[in-house]
Amino acid sequence: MDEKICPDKTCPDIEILFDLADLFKVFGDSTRLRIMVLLSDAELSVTDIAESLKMEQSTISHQLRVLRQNKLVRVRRDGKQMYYTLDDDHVKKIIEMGMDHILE
Amino acid sequence: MDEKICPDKTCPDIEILFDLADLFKVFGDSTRLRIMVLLSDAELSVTDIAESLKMEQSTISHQLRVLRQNKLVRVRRDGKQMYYTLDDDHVKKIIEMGMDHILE
DNA sequence: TGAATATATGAATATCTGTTCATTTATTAA
DNA sequence: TTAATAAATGAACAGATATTCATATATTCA
Repeated sequence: MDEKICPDKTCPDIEILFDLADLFKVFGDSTRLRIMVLLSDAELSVTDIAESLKMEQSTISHQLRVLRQNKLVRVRRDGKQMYYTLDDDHVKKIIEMGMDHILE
Repeated sequence: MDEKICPDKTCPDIEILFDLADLFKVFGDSTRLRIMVLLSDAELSVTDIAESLKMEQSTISHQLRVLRQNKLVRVRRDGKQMYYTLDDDHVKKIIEMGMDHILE
């Protein structure tokens, strides 16, 4: 796997680029982005997030599944609740990079 | 504009997050991503890109418009040809960050 | 000017995606 | 076990989006 990476880190390998597009797709939805930002400084339950964003529990749950599948969040069960957190620091950094571009 | 940025740079301001989602949406398509990677180390014409990716000129042109509108590429006319380059280093960095996440 | 080439654009379409509603699964506490 | 609460899931629908085809615009050169 390591030998596929180009020296300049912008490897044009087509399969990786498909995966990369899939990753960015996850960041390309405001609901998911808002969830990630919320989780960037707090561990929250599904209900917490839904109330905070004033959206349906089902919507949040569906989107958390997407985030989970892409390893962007981690879950921990505590009784009836599931507590979510960001998975790693890449997430924050990707968001910061995007923010930098937008704010010129 | 500057006062909207949070100290930790993951500002939860909802309007900015919509813009941010729009930006990531642009990265979330493999064709656009492949174009950006191609342009990361060369200035290329529309035809160059279309041939390199083995896709229709029209497809590339449509996607270049999206990249232009989001200030991710710059254009220069030379005779009948339009030569495209990446607009700034943020683009490369965003791609690198995503790559880092994928490659764990 | 007219032909040839490069790029851009508009309409149409097929596919994808986010949300909602209804329901199910899982856990706790009575 | 049963009722109550939290979260996940599936189907359906509406809206968004990438590609294609056909055409228009722009530039060069004869």
